[in-house]
Amino acid sequence: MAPEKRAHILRAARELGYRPNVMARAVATRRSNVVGLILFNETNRHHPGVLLALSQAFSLIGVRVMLFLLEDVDEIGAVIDHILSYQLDGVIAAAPIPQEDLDHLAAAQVPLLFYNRPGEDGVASVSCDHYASGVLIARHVLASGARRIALIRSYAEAFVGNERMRGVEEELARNGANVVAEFRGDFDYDRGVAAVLDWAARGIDDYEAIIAANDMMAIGAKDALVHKLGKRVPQDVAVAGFDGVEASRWLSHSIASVDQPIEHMAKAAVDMMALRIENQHLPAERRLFPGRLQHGSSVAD
Amino acid sequence: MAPEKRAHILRAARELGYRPNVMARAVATRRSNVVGLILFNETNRHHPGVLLALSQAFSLIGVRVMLFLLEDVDEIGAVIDHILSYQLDGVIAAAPIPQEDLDHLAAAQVPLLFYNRPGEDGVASVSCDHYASGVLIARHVLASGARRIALIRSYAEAFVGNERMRGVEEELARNGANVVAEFRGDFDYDRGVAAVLDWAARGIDDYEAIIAANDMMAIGAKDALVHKLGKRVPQDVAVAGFDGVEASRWLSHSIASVDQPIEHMAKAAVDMMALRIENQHLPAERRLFPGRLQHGSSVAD
DNA sequence: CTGAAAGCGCTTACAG
DNA sequence: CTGAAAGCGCTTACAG
Repeated sequence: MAPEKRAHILRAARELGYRPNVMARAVATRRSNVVGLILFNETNRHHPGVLLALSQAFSLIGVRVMLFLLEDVDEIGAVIDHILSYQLDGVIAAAPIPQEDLDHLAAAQVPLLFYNRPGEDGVASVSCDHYASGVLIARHVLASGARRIALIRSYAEAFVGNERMRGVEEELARNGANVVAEFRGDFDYDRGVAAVLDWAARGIDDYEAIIAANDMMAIGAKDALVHKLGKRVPQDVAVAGFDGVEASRWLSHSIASVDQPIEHMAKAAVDMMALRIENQHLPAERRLFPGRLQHGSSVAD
Repeated sequence: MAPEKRAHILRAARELGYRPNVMARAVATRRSNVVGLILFNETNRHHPGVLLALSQAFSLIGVRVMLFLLEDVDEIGAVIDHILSYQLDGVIAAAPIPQEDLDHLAAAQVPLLFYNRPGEDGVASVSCDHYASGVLIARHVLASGARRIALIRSYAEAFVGNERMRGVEEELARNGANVVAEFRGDFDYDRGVAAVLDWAARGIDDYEAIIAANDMMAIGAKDALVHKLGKRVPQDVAVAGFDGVEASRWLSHSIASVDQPIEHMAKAAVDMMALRIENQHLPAERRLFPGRLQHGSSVAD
């Protein structure tokens, strides 16, 4: 049938309520036009923009997103099983995938792309350069004059948090600054508060700046400093975080931070995925995007 | 084949990398085990818990969620088209659906459930009782002694915001309190700030309390009061909002608010949807959940 | 260009 | 209980 004739008929049929069955098309063509997105719930809470940017960018090329929201790492196996069963065209994972499941995906020829997890070997990825962001914020804090630094880390398995803190620590060391206190958090506000209270309880009060693995903990720390210890920020203690979340730009919480270029990253992820769906054998390229320093009154300029 | 034998074989096959093709099953059984979720991006930003609660509750009954994230109302038609094409088992809409599209869904026998939109006629829904929540917060503010009230509304089409404010206004009127200032916001922090600055610019400064259509605007208003006008909250002005967002419980922002019982609502939505997928002809029941008052230092107890 | 057949990977009656 | 056939709604190669 001539293309325009076909289009005309489809349009007419559509008026009458007919829609071609995409599922049937999917089994016929072995192409579902759906990709899976594996995301920790925590990631979505702290970066709601990621889901939006990805789903919009995919939507532009006619691809839908099936969302797999994880509470815990141990759900990943089951999720991969689902993905394999749904014959999705590809998977974007903002979570670690066990080797066994990587093998399953590879065997099923499902292209995989890591988001903010550049470390995994042999798998394509798009990420923010978290190490460089750590260096950036450390330099900014050092420029304000602080030399005695307290760190609020994320938990040990958090790749992004670890990279950020590795960048921070190495830059501090290169400049002869000292880490005088440390605390392990979980990216939540409460743990930022807990860090400051913990140090206070242990008599540690000689830090000139706090660098937290993300903004939420930085804000918690700042709130504890101000509202619990009666300190001034940044005069007594400077505070810095990562992500440039909305609250870090409020009148009440101007936090120095490093922002991720989420839209560019999402665009890159969608482009890469689209290419990989067409051609399974592309090299495992890794695209790294620099973070952007966001000034804030929590660190003196 | 005997069930246990079948299970055994499937397990063995699975080891070798075989997974039954769910899409093929979907076309054969005309049941995809996927429901569509139509959500405004704004809703997800302000209530990330909704997406999580729904996707988890569905996951427990083996149903996956295909997410349709909207930036704008005018995308709904296209989204409904997609949903019809994917032969989804049902749709949960936290957005208004034009009558025409309601008809299309009905013609295709796709069960529909509104989330936080109880008003639509003839369609099942689960919602928080926003009107009652408005009454609740108004009563709380009145109890603190305030009688001259300023309101920060949402935009005119926002159902939830309108219901909240309707409850607020009627309860204020019943108690002889006056609305001395109004501002139309959009649920964002910035508009809360803008409201207070706008009133100040126009010389309006005799309000004793601000009630905003959500917490973000309430926090913005409070920040503007404190950081721009040098007022004290709640001594000079009380501030209240809705949703009980995380930031409303920070040390820096203890905001009186009314919380939605999201987990219960999600559970109810999933139950209702599951029943309606089995039986198309259930009555258009509407389930209403009461909000919960959250105290905060922004309104004196 | 057109139309009928075969095939995608499953399920579901139905005959044996 | 078992196995082969028909069917779900599409696409794709193939004969006319």
